[in-house]
Formats: sequence, C-alpha cells, structure tokens
Amino acid sequence: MAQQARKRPNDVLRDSEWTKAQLLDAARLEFSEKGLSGARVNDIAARASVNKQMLYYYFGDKEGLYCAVLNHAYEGIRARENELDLAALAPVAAMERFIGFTFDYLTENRYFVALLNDENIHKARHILDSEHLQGLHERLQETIGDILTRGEREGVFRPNVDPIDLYISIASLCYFYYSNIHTLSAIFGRDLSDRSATHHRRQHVIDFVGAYLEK
Amino acid sequence: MAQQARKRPNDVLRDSEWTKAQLLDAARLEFSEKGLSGARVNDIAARASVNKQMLYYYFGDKEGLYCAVLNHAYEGIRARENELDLAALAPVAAMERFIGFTFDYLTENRYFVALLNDENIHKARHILDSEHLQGLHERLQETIGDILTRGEREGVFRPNVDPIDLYISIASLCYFYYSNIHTLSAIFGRDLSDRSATHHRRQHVIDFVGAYLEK
DNA sequence: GGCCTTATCAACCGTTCAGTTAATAACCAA
DNA sequence: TTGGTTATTAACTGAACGGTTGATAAGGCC
Repeated sequence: MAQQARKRPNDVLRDSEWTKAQLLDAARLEFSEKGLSGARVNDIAARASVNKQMLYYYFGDKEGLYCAVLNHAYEGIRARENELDLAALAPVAAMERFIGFTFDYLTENRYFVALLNDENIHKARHILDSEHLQGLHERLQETIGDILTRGEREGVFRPNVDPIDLYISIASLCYFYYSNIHTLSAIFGRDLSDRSATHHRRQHVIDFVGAYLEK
Repeated sequence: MAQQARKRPNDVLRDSEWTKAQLLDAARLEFSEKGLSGARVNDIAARASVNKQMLYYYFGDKEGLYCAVLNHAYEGIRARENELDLAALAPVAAMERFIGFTFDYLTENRYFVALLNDENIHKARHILDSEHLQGLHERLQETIGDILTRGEREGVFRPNVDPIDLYISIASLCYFYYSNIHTLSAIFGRDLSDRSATHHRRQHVIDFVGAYLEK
C-alpha cells in the first residue's frame, strides 16, 4: 500500500528531494522487513508511489539504495546521540541516561535492528567504508571513557572498566531483545514487544549494568 | 564447491539417509550465509553433490528444507545442553558453566546465530510451532531457576532474580557479539573473531553476569 | 516563447529462480 | 529372473526479478 500521508508538496509534479525521501522511507521499511535479498524493487517503488526508474535514476541500483538506507540510519542515531549531554550529568546518571537512550532508540526504531542484522549477513560490506563507522570507535571511547573515568574518580564505579567491553555489553543487552524478539516471544509464550514487558526489560538492563559498575 | 569429504558410503548409489544428510549440511551453510531469501536451491544441491530434484523429493520445497535445517539446529544445541550436569555443581560454578557453555556453543556454531537472525526477519514463523521451542521455557525456568534458588539459599546470589530475565541477558551478552561481529569489527578496526578476543569476551561475560548475581 | 535540462513514465528485456516432469536406474523381495 | 518400489537424473517451465530504454512532460532560464 503506497504511502498516502506524504503527498508531493505544493502540487509540484517534479521534486527530486521529495522523490528521494519517498524512496528512502519505502526502502527502509522494505529492507528492514525482508532483508536485501528478499526486498523487491517493484515493491519499494510501489510503497514510495514513484516510478521504478526513479530508484535507478537516483541510487544507481538496488544495492546503492540499500547503502543509502544504511547511511541514513546511522545518521539518524548519530543525530539523536548528539542531543545527549552526558558530560553535564553525574557519572551514574550519565551512564543510566546512555543505557536508557540506547534501549529507547531501539524500541522506537526496530527497523534499525533489522537492518544491522541483515548487514551482518552480508559481512558489513555495504557499511564498511562508511564515514559513519569511522570515528564511531573514538566517539564511544571518549563518551563512555569519560563517564567511567569520572565515576571511578568519584568512587562510584569499579576501577579499570574497559569502555569498549562495556559498550558491547550495553549494546548486547539492548539489541538482542529486539533482534530475537520473535523467537524469544515464541519460547516464552508471550509478546515481548508489549509495553510493560519493554519497560521491565529497560529497567532490568539499567540494573544489570549498574551492578557491574558499582564499586 | 561440492563436499568431497563425505562421499556416498559403500559404493552404494542410492542412500536416502546419506542424501538427506548431504542436503541438510549444504542447506545449513547456504541458509546461514545468505538467509532464506538469498539462498539458492541450485547452489544447495551443488554443495550437497546431489540432484536438485532430491531437495523436493525429501523436503517438499525450499522453505521445507529451511524448516528442517532450523529444527536440526535446535536439536543440536539441545543435545549438547543435555550433556551439562549443572545440578551436580555448586551454584556459582553451575552458573559459570552455563554461561561458558552458551558462549562456547555460539563460538563453535556461528551458523546457529545467523540462522536465528534470519528466522527473526521472518518473524519466527518457520519455528513457531516446533516442538523445540515448546518446552524450552519450562526447561530454562527449571535449569536456571534451580541454580538461582540454590545460590540464594547459600547466600552467594542476590535474592529474587527472575530466571527468564537472567536468561535473556546471558543470551544477549553471548549472542550479540557474534550476530553483529562484522559491524562491530568494522567499528573497532579489529577482527573480533580472533581467538584472544573471543577468550577475553567470554571471561568478560562471566564476570559481568557474576557481578549482577553476587550478593 | 522557446529551448535545454531534469524528472518521470510505461513498456520491455534477458536472466534467474523455484519448482515440475517424464524417464531411467538401482535396489530388493518374491 | 522379474516386477515393483524407491532413488535419482536431465531437461524443462512459467513467473519473478533487477535493470534498461526510448519517449514524454515539467520546469526554469534566457
């Protein structure tokens, strides 16, 4: 079903920014639901309400569109991360804020989890050279390293926590819940995307990491 | 490239068990590398060194083979889990054993992670009614619940830990590392499947969970 | 107003793909 | 040895698929 809420603006019949945005949105949904191999370019065009040729005109081919979607996704989370002002918070509060943000972001952007899963099937070869991964290491090292250093100095965090190890664990605890939510729901016989279940999980993750960090 | 090490046994030209096993092995690799949508039945048959018609003869269609592969995968891990004798270990040792087993199993069976990822793209609809998921809840509740109860009674574990919450966290910490190993390796600029990196990660996971549990 | 550029359209193409078919061969039991 | 069943083969089919092409229209600038 085509996106009807996003009509072409101002009765203009040609609008390259609008067409690109339509295609990117439709592709984000299609790729996250079906993966790169399962997604269909005809379906993407239909969902975007634009001619299929536009996909080739703007993005080159299916894989080019997929790369654009991945880059957009990383831009999205980066923009939201930049809104956090963790340095202004006390260490414990900052860490809880970061964990909460990570969990909430994935809760509100389930497509991101699906896209990353699919991209790992393809050995990350579409995102490998992206500027969005370059520098992420340094940013995480700095952001989390700073919180850990301040927490250690204040005596509220255990010493010598490796920021990268910690980040991987925080990401693990937040991400897996959504990446495997269908098999987990099947195992436990209940819908884990239920609002109260996700709230519970969110708090559990904060407690879990907090227990590791507290001195 | 066809599997050459597994020739038909005893110069027999017709062996339905051999043919099925060949197809299941080849399919496991193909589906884990490319996902259900990306896998090709011609490639599966070629890898198995059997005629493509055999796939349809034994498994019905591509999706039937995929279901068989998933069920085999769950049978595999269940068999290994049954070899653990956690009730015979003290609580702390039992928990560490369970965590170590989970991590090691995924280390040795990367295909299992890839299959589960792909199956979640398909909303777990191929495994939903499988006997392998049914009962898993109860088994986990019992296995982990028993360890937690004994640990709480001995005063080495914090009270009131929910076994399901704990299981999801243990699975998270073990699973994500492999499910996202390509994007993580790209971010951190090093190969996270390196032997020393996985050893380090394994120990970190045990420490992480241990910190949460200790009273 | 005309021309050039850019955006868009509809139809088409060749290849790939899962699945099917008819035939053949292997195996085993009577 | 023969006949029936099961396993296997090679070729085929129709639909789906990503991508292309030639044409047309919209928009803007001179």
